[in-house]
Amino acid sequence: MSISKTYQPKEAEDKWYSYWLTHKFFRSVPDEREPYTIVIPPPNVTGVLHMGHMLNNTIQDVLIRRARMQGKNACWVPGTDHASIATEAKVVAMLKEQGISKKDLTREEFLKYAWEWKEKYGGIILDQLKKLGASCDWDRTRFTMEDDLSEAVIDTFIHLYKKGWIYRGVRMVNWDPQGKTAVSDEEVIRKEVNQKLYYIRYEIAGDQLPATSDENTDNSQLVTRNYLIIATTRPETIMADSAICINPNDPRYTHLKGRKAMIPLINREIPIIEDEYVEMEFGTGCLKVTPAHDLNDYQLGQKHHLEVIDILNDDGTLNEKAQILVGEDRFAARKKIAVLLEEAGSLEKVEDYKSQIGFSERTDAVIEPRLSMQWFCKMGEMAKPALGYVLDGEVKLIPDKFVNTYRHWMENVQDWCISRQLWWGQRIPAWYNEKGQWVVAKTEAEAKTEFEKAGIAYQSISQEEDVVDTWFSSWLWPISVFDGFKNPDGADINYYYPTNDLVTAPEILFFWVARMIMAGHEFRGKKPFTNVYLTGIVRDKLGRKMSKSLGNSPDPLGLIEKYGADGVRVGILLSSPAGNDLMFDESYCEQGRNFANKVWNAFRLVKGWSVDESLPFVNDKAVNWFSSRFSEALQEINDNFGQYRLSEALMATYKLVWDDFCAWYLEMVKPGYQQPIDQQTYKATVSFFEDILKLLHPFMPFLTEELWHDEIFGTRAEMDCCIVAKMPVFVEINPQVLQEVEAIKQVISGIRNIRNTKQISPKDALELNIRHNSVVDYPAYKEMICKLGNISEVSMVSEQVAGAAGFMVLTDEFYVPLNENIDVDAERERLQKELEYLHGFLKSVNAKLSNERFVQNAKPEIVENEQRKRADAEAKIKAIEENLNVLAG
RNA sequence: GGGAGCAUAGCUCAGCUGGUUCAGAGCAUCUGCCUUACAAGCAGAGGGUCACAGGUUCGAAUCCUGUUGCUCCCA
Repeated sequence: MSISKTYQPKEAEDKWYSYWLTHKFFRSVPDEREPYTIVIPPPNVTGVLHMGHMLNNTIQDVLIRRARMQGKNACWVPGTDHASIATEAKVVAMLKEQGISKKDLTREEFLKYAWEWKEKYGGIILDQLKKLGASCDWDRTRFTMEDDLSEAVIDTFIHLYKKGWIYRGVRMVNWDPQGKTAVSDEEVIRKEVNQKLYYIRYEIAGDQLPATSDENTDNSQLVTRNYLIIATTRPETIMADSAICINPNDPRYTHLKGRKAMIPLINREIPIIEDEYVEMEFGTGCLKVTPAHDLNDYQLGQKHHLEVIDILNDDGTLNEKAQILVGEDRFAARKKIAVLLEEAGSLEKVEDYKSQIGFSERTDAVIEPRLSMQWFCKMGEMAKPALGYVLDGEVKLIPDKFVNTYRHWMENVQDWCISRQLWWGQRIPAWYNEKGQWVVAKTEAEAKTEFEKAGIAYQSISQEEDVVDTWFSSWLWPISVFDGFKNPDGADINYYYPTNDLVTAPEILFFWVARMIMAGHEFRGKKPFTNVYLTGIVRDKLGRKMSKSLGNSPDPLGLIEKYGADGVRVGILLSSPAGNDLMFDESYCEQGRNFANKVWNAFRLVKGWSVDESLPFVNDKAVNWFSSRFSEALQEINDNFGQYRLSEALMATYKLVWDDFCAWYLEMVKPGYQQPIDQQTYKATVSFFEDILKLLHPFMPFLTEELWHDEIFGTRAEMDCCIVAKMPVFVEINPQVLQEVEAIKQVISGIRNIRNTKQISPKDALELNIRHNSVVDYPAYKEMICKLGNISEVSMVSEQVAGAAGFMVLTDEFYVPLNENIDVDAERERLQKELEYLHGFLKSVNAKLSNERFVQNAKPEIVENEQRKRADAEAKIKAIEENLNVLAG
């Protein structure tokens, strides 16, 4: 292997990814091993890799690689979803560029273009995942609109319809006038927007009101005799008004009760109704009621049996029912009607106003509440068991704070509007006769039979034009990717289902995760997965969500290019506790790259060693220590993984490698320049290194695989790869050696600190005197201390040493005699300070111990601990006082 | 308006059922070092009334109440 001074990721990444692929290491087929399964949250076929995907898929890859190395049959199923609205929009845009309008195409022609588009661009995001190192079983790649999965969707629809859980009805839906389709509540993004509040005069119809002397003179502006004023953000909808509503308790408007008002410009008469729903404080206290174009107004309209006047077309332009401004877009109409009202003298004033507006997640168009005939799926029955799985802990949400949110949603769940007015998607299996009567059936032939069974006459029948919501495919994903519908007792579904972990974003907890649990229960009688790991949102370091429009999202492939896939993986994981948003900054990737380089260089060091078999084994202490330390860290890492604390597992690994292995262990055993090393140390070190590569592999697959195949580990068989190496297992740790080396490390730090403060070069050897009171066997570590501290001579003493720089570790005293005279005053001051601190410390400990209630109430081990603290502090005080005496002497 | 959550070092975060593994980690900062594995580095150091105010307790970052500020979800 060529050993460059720094790690060069590019070559290793391409080389090993294709090696893994050709040797089928990602492939999983059912066998006798324990399965470990993850289904990918299928990215949208129109998508390109963004930072959220990077985070999400890095986590999945870490989990799946670790499971694989634990000997499980690890299966990560990749795929994409067909994203009906987004894809259809893309295809429409592409056709437009070619001068083709969707209107001029038949459904079949359009779908042909759509499939072509999918074949061409739909795989991009999956290829990008490969760059990240994702070890998906690519042979299992699925797509939500492929034949088998589509059939499952249709069968599901029919199944639920037969159960009475799917119905058709008029509802106020979220209409996307750009996509020309209904979207679900979950696909509406609310944003605060600056708007205008228009104050509009409506004449009161009929006789002039009696001229009374006003009791409410302060309100006289509003309670003018022959008109009332409403405040609205949507003046273009006044033509759709059905009523004016006032609060019956509003003293300002008692005179309006039972009267009628005239809509300005079109002079249509509408009733003035009363309802406590109207907030007296808001606007003028008079509310225009527009049932066709506002959800609340719709409900109010139902209550008061008001007329529904729909003045909008499906593209958001005004229709003939508006009478004026017909054909204008709703926003253009808003501007124009303001002018018309002004001219007519009906516009009282205009104010700035902020409010929440819904936008389509897919097209970013302003959502229009609209009444239409849609298909709905009842949620009540399915929500109950789905809630149970989570409350019982059978499905775990990580972090568990999401359980509350989940419960709240499931207890207040609304029926699911599943129809979409699109072509790209699974067409709803409903059939109509020429009278608009309908049946649900899989095929035309079956539909005819259904009609006949129902005794409904038909001449010709036609299928419903709408398709189902994409999520109506995705909720089946954990079952359908294993062909659980086509082959309910198949080997795959029986082996892999329920899956183990699902990694996804909290934003889709309800409309995807919850519904998968519903589907899992309904169709398999089992949960779809055990753990749901909810990642945070990737934000920039200013805390803003990463978005295309802000341009604050780094290009993930550019990052991989710059820092290496391993560096980026480490970078993104370092700061991503589950469920917390992560403030991403490139510097994390830099840290990741630096870490990769550290491992690389540690390897260069070991690789450069030559072995001399005649040398004695002198590093037994170091080897024993690291062996124990490794096991100790392993335990911690396993524990972190067990709790899905991936960033902490990574940090523990990072510190084990960088601090314990590189900074301490390698320095302990490293021979002098161009000196050989003894055989035993070498073997132990190479073996440690191999264990470290295994531990690192899930986080840094490429670097570790690259090093794994170096000749220092001996010759490897073709299939002997780090990706399938067995994870190290815990071995007995030796607490004594761990404790002693901890003390030795402090001694060495003490020596280095003296060098630093006294400006002594690391090259100048020093002497060390130890006056020892603790149980640490310092003489046994003489070699180690000399090597790491550049100490020429260690001697044990029984008295304080005058004229030396000193420090304490535990209760032991260390003296470094210096040639130059030490600054007695400074030294005394330092000791005085420490003494002061210790006295204060002792005082607080004594206060506790002399408190009867403490001794009585506290647990015995805590009291013991306090007693030990007292003994330690007393010993230290004694030593420092002796030292001060020596200084004085 | 309803619900949930957060506030600890300059930044990002750990601190489980109150008690030296209680004030921690990584990064950043500062001071020395090009010490032949690594300057993408080495050695050392300095940073915090644990948002604020009360309370419970022998003892509170940790439990309770209130205040302030922020975030998210739902309407």
